[in-house]
Amino acid sequence: MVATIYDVARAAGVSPSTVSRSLSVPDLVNAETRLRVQQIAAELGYRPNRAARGLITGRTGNIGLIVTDLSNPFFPEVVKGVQGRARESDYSVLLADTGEDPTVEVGLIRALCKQVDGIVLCSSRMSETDLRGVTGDTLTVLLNRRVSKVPAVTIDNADGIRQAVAHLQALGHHRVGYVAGPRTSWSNRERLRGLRAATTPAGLDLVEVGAVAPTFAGGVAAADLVLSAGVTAVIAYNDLIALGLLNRFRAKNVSVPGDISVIGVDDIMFSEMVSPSLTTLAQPKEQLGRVGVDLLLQLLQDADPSGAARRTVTSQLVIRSSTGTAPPAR
Amino acid sequence: MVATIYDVARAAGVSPSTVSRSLSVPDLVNAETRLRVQQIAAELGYRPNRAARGLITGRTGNIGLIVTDLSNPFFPEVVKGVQGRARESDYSVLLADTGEDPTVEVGLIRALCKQVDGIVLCSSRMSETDLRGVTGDTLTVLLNRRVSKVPAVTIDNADGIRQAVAHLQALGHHRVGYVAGPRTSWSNRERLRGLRAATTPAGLDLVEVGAVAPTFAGGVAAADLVLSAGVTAVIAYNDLIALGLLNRFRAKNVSVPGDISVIGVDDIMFSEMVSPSLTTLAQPKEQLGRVGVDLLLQLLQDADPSGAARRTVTSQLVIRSSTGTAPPAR
DNA sequence: TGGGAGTCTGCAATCCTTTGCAGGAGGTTG
DNA sequence: CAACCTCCTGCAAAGGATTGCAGACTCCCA
Repeated sequence: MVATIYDVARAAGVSPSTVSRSLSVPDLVNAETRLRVQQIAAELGYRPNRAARGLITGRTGNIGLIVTDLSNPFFPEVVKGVQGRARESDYSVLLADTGEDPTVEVGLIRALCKQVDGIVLCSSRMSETDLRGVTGDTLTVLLNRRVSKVPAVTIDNADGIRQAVAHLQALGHHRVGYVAGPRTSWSNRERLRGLRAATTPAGLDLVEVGAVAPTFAGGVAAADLVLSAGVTAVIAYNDLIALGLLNRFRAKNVSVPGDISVIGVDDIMFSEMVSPSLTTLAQPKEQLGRVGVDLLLQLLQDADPSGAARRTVTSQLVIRSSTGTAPPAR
Repeated sequence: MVATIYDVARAAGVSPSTVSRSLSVPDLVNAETRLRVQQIAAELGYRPNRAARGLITGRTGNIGLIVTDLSNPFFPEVVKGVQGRARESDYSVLLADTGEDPTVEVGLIRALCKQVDGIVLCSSRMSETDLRGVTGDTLTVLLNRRVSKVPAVTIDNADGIRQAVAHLQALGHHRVGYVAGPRTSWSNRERLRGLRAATTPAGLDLVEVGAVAPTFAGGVAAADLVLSAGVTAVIAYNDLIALGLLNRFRAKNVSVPGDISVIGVDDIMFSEMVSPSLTTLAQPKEQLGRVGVDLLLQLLQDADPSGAARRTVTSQLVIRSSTGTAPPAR
């Protein structure tokens, strides 16, 4: 059997309380005693039983992480960030994947919330009502989404989009397309908003191309729509879609960036592996996860932060080979 | 406060024991009583406290999942499988990523083992000694690795490699290269072994190209070595490396498959997105995860299975555009 | 010398479930 | 009618850690 606090107590000739205190509130016990206890605990390989501790403290030492789709290379990076930061503070991460389905998302949260101290919810696709329901129950930090009164860390979409549009404008483009992602995605709405804010004053035309799945196949499907929209540049909701566009353009012998420039969002690993390599708005994926946990842990300490806490991280345009000067008007 | 078993008991006019039994061993209680209890429990939104239950049963309801590197698209798929199967049986998944470092792997396992009922260890890079140390402590299922006396699910590498070699042979190749992955990888050793077993009797020459990191950069780095090895076809440890090769070949104007054929292993999403699309040995990634959990759960039931349990899943060659007939000898 | 402050330590209750054991009710059998 | 069995339910004891409270001891000062 594994060593308990009683075993350590017996071996050290003290009471269990003293052992407990030596390990979790060291200041309260005499230095000499504490040292002896700690050493014996180490010798016996004592590790506190989390269940027992959790029973009394009400803390589990776990945080829940819910992502929409692990197959999208964006999310594993966020997971890494979350996981790394959590471990630094001795928290464990319970991971769940919703497969882009808001219904399972609700179910997963319900299932998870009893076993965690808080939840990090990444790119949630839930309705605001549902969201508010669960955030009332359990301390939740939103990633890539903003809802009033709920703690969140978001990426400065407006600023990123501005960089992208400025780049295109500098290259002489006048009419740019936007391939929209899921309507339920907050980021999608924000990017669209940023796009309008950036194009209108600059006198650029903006053409929105119907919502598609945020996947490679979605991009392939959107490619022909983009071509028929008569744009010289296109910004995709994410890199996966952009990669789909690139693939289909090549198949149709549409030159990139000769005939059309393409910009993605995320900067997933593969964006620099394809050819032409993809110009993209790099999102600080791992940082997003880290900051999310940071915020969560902080909120876990200060009982109530008197209102929602907010963090913002910034993205940066990475210019590669999929963007170039606008083709001369025919 | 959240409802406990006592609240339900009081509301239903029975003892806590009856409530507990109504929910977890329904057969032991009168149908009528059971129904009433269950209904009231539902009304009160009662959810058993896992910590309390775990304290007495010794079970946590969690399983630990340790992967080497989430950034490699192979692993998220495995994670999905594990996660999906676990949830079906009402288990949660604690995820950790080692970053290909055996040292942190040991640490993570130590940290995790107290909080889980069992561990799924995917593509472990630990030494056999270390491995044996941890598997003694905690029920562990290995994925992509085999060590005597330890439950494991593996992919039939020999068979897969045979398919790949047969394909190359049919295309007229006589001298094939193998870009090796991490020396600490069991899969790497197995693939090399399978390669020797498949090439020798067929009279093919096999050239091993030094071990590289199982990443895109690793592949880029290996490309020139491959070219200088004078082979007409190359099999890479995994798709990431193969993609690296492809990238570097293109940069050097080496035609694929005109000058050299390339085969990867894994069939990650991007293998069909590049051009030429990659011929690859498709691994049943998600299934690997599912079967791993299956096995773990089963072992968790039957106290001791009187020896190590084994499962094998099979891979299949997917032929795309990166392989073709061997170039005529010069 | 007495009293107060300060420092440690131990007792015992508590967190919430599960489960072995025993007992009550009702029915069956010899 | 007694003995016994079955079926269901409740009592009470874990399980391992944390923590409020109180006691013991030392030390200092008046």
